[in-house]
Amino acid sequence: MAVNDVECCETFQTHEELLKVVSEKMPNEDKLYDLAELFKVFGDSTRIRILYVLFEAEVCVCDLAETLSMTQSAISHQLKILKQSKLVKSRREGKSVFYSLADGHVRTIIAQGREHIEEL
Amino acid sequence: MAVNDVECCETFQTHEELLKVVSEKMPNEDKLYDLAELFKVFGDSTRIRILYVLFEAEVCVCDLAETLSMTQSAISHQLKILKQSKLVKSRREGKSVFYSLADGHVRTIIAQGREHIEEL
DNA sequence: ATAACATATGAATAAATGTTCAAATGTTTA
DNA sequence: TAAACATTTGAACATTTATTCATATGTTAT
Repeated sequence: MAVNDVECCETFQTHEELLKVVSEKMPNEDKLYDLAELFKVFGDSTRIRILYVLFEAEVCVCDLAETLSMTQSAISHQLKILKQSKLVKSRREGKSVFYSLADGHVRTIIAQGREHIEEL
Repeated sequence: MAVNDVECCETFQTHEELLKVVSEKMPNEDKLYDLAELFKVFGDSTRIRILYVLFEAEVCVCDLAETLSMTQSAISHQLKILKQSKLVKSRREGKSVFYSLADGHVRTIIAQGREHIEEL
């Protein structure tokens, strides 16, 4: 049994190799945190509904509020989160602010999620 | 101004059309909830780290605990969540329980997430 | 400048979530 | 059967989070 091996589950397996491969491919702590933060953004049905609206059109905050039957404040708070994670972008036009999707990953990620839950 | 149009942002736009298209393409409430629940699972760095280990090998609970330097109870709780959402599957072999990825969506979804955060 | 509209923000509250600890369950070996 | 090992589970605690309410900021028209 090699020096770095660890007793575990009585299997006395060589963990050296696993630990090495995992530590090579595992993103660093900051990146893992960012990744989790990104998926947290998708982990709320209000934000997903907002994204589904933006799949169809560029809309202003009060249109979103009306379409989703929620207060303008609640929508605005969620849009801020979506914007911080670069999933949506905004553009001011007079008194209104129009929001739209920032890039294509949004569609891909949600599509993969749907595929997964529909396969069950 | 058509009957169903709504005053919003003083734009007096035809919301009929948007509402119609959105309601056609928006998943129903249950599916939206499931979708959000799925992404919530990805929204925790401990679970993402578990998935990264499972990218490399089928491992037992105490291997995971050791590799990630966490208690086996914490790992077990998270594995339960991953299993409930069908992202991982398990197999008992003697006293140990081995976990592995359940399907390919896990890799795709995480890959898309990484692409997104690395593009910024 | 003032009023009206659209959006953003901060504080507060209620609900959800991850980890720890202790104890229970399931499996193998003596 | 009893003891040892691997995993699961439930309750408790601290932290995070989504919405609401009130208010502030920014823009346009009078």
